[in-house]
This record gives sequence, C-alpha cells and structure tokens, in this order.
Amino acid sequence: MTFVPSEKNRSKPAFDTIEFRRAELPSEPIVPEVRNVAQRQWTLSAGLLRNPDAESLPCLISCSGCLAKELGLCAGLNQKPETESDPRAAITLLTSSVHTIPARRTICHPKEWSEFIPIICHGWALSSIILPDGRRQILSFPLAGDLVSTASLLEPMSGRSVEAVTEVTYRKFKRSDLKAILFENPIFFENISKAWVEERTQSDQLALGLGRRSADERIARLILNLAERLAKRGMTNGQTMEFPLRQRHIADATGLTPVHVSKVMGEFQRAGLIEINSRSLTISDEAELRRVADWR
Amino acid sequence: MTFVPSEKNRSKPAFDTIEFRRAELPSEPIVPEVRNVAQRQWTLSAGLLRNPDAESLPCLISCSGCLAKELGLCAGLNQKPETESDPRAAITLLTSSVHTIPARRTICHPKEWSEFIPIICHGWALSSIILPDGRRQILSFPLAGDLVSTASLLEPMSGRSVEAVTEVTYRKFKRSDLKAILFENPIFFENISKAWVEERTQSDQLALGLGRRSADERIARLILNLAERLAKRGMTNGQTMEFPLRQRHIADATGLTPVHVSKVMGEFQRAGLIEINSRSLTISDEAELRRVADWR
DNA sequence: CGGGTGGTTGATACTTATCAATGGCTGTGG
DNA sequence: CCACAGCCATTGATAAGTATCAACCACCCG
Repeated sequence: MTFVPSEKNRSKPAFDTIEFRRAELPSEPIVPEVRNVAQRQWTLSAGLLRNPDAESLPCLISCSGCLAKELGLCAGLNQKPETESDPRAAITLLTSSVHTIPARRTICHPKEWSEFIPIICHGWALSSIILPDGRRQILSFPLAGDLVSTASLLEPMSGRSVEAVTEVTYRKFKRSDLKAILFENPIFFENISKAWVEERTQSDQLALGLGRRSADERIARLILNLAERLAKRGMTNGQTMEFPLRQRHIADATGLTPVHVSKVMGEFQRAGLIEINSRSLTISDEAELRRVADWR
Repeated sequence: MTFVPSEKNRSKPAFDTIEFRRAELPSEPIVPEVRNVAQRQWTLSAGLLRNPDAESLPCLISCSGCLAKELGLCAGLNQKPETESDPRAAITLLTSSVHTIPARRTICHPKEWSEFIPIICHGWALSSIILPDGRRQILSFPLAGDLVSTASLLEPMSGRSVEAVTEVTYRKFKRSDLKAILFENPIFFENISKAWVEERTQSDQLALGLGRRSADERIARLILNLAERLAKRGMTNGQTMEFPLRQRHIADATGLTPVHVSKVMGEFQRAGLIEINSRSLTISDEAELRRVADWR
C-alpha cells in the first residue's frame, strides 16, 4: 500500500489547463479592464435596463435581491434617480467602482489581499479552491446580486479563487467604508446575517451532496439549483435558460470528472429530462429531474 | 437507466441505526438531564479543573479559546472568582445554564426552533445533516469551546442535527440576551466575525476534501485536524489522545462507509502511521501521515 | 449469560475515473 | 478564404476506488 492514490494526478496534470492554473497563481492580480457601465447605452424595457451587448437571449440586469442594494449601499444599475433631487441620487453611500472583465479571466486570487468587496452585477462567476496539484473544487457560481462570499465582507483574504465564466460586470466596494457604515448602524447586521445564514445553508448542502449523493443526484441538483436562482433573477424563459457552463465547470462543482459529467448529461438528454443546444438549457421533464435529484 | 442509484439505500436502511434516526426526527426534543456542573466535585490541578469522572486519561476542562469567554460573556468553568468582590464574579453577563447529557443523546434537532445558543464546554459533539433515507453527513465535531455553528448565533434554527459523541457538557445562552448585548457593543462583532471566517474556511476545506480528495487523504486529514484541535485545548498527551469516535462517525464525516474506513484505518495501523487501543489514538509517524494527508 | 454494538475480513458488485480516439467548433494567422 | 491549433464534447474499453453483502469475533453492559 502506497497511500498515494492520486500520484498520477500529481506527476501528470489531470486536465490540460493545470499548467495555466499553476502559472496563474503566483502572478499579480490582473488589472481589470475598466468600462464604466454608466457610459454604456442602455434601453429601458419593462422597468429593467436591457444590456445592448447581449446578443442571443435578452439578458436583463436586475439588482433585486442584491445585498448591497438591500443594505441601501448601492442604488443599483436599474434605479436611476428620476431627478437631481431624487433621494436615490444620494443612496450610493459607498465609494464603489464598476468593472467588466471578459470570460475566463480571474477576478480575485486566493492569496490576494484585497481591500475591496466584489459584488457581481452581471454575468456568471465561479468561486473555487485549487490545490497545488491542480485539483479544483468549485464552491459556488455567484450570479448577479451575489457576494462571492459573506466572509469577504470582513476579511481581506478569501482564500478562494474567483473567476469569470461569462463576461462579468462587478462592483467593488471599499471594505473600510462598509465596515465604518456597519459599525455606525448595527441594524445592518440583520441584513448581513441573513445572507450569512443563507450561505451557511448552501455550504452545508454542498458538503452533504459531495459526501453522500450519487453523481446523478449531484448533477441534477446543480441544474435545478441554478434554474431556481436564475428564475429568481428573471433570467429564465419558461424552462429555458442560458447555460454558459462547460462540462469542466460542472465536474469541478460536483466533484466528478468531465468525462463522467458528459456521460450523465448524455443520459439525461436521451431520457428526455433536459435539452441542451448552443449554450442554452431547457428542463423538459422537471418532475422527473426533481425525482432524480431527490429534491426537497 | 433508472436514475435511482441509491434505491437500495432507500428501500433498506444502509445502517442499523437508521430506524432509530428516523424515529428520532419528528419526536420532541429530549429534555436534557440537568446536572449542574457547579454541584460536582472538582479538584484544582495545575490551574485547571480536573473532572473526577474521567477515568483513563485525565481530561482537562479548558475554556481558553471559547468564543463566549473571549466575548466576556462567560467566566468559564475554570475561572472561579477569587472572592465575592472579584470582578470575574460579574463577568457572566448572560443568563445561561449548564447541562450534561450522556453519549449518543441528541442535543438539538434540525427542525428545532431554539431560543438558546449552545456552546460545548466538555466532551465531543457532532453536527450533521441527515437525509430522510438515512444518509448522513457530519459537518463538524464541536469540542470544548466551540459553537455548534456561528449561524446559530443569530438564527433560531440551524437545520442541523447536533448530538453527543461522548458525555457532553454544554452551556446554553439565550439568543435574545446575546443579541441585545451585541447590538449595544458592536465591537463584539469583530470577535464573532473571526469565528465566522474561521468556520467558512473549515467548510470550504470540507467541501474540497469531500469533492476532490481520496479516502486515504480524507481520513488522514480528519485525524490530523482533530489532533491539532485537541492539542490546542491541551487534550493531547504527546502524540496520544483520547479518541471516542466510532468508525461510523469517521465514515459519516468523510463521506465513506464504515467498512471502508475500517480497511483504511487498518492499513494505517499496519503501516505504522497510527496506533489505536481502547479509545485512544497515537500518531506514530506524523511526517508520513501528513504526507498521506497532503497536509498544508 | 445474552443481546446489541462495533470492528474486521473476504468476495463481489457497482460507480466513477482514466485512457485513448474521434469529430465539431472557434478563433487566428497566412 | 483556408489551414490549423486549441478546446470541448462524446464514446468505448479498461482500471481503480469504494460500496455492498455476509460472516465472524470481541466486547461491553445489562
């Protein structure tokens, strides 16, 4: 017995992007390409701003449910003051800046000591831990309105790696500003604690899934979970949604290999549970998918 | 393809205690047998109180590192006021009660709506999620000084099941009292946020382990992790420590089966990494165990 | 004693990983 | 515009890791 079950992993990268990941780690944070959202052209549509860059499915920007907005710290992208005297003009209490980065770019390095708290405004991100040998566990897919982690509110280093899945727009708040406001208005802790408890529940469920659920269950649950979160943001069209995740993402989120994910998703499609084409996913048989997922 | 990979699990309990677990869930919380610690006979030894009930290894009670003590909310078991006028007599700001329950008893039910925050004072507890079909994932083993979950500080329902591994002594604080003090003294949030970030790190590592590590790694890491935490509490004797966990506990913490845990631990012992006898564990070859664990 | 719990072991089955080959797609440079 | 290189998804063959099943023994503890 050697006790080195993953030696192969270590001597030889399991995935072809490992070298990239390794090289990426010690490098300096990439300076995000700054394109202030306010400078873009937006069209008002049904009370929501529509992103003119979105090509296929119209992708709506919604800040509803965003922690920063609930805390009154951010006026949101879709809440322009009606007039100069509109109180919402003063709502943005914190210094913050909006950034947009292309897909696959790193937003935050695990060892990066950042004085900013990023909140996703648009696009799909992922938050993960990466081992030196290249194994990666994705912990969450932050969508619009999500903090990467509530821990980032208070600690400058998350220990996590955050990267963009699609093009991502995010807003950076200065932590010291937020803390100052928080300690002056402890009532804000109620809001934060809500997010905190929510995150705790999610992470408990993640551990339960990784430790005790089968591959089918994990994948089905990931799909349903994402569908639910997208629906809450108005990012679904019936049972159809944009689905930019690569099978590698699903694999790293469920603790499986990309090959096995391909096989399971193939079975799901052949069984008529889901349909996938051109980066969009449709849940065709939700009841059965829920049953497979052992949902709720 | 049936998509019911765990049907066997469901139709027939995988473990013999499942029926017990099932029956236990909907029942009313068991009223803990109250034995006030103050009524026991304690002997002062090296500045720490020694539990007279402990038979084999002397088990020291230490509140150092306990969140409640750091917050100044609890004077601790080993810090009796010297005199009536000793300021420590007034330290216990919160109404709290001490309870002792025997091993294997449930401390808190997942759906229980409790107005109390339990903190472990003595013994080993476990915090887990249990699925209706009996599968269980242990999320942590709270030891002396540990909150079950920082989420319990603010929310009345943890969603977790907490039970005693050994006989457990714990202290219950009233949440409303704690909240009142917290909001009057926001500086306490600094302490709490520290615990929170710590917990977040632990839970990230748990997910990483369950998703991406082999059985050997997971078990070795669990042992090292516990050894480190016990050492911090002065509960080790060199490389030897009390180890009350059953293999079922290790299995449910690592996402494996008890049988496989037995095989791996057998290998570890035959390879001279650890020794186990009569509920105590010795790490014989720490360097090698760390290597197997892919530690740090 | 006797029954329940817990640990060990071997045989076997199942789930998932690994390896390898293929083809589609996309972006890039000549 | 085409050729080409990467990346991605798919598929089949095979291997490894872990689970399941069953039997047995060793304890405790009542």
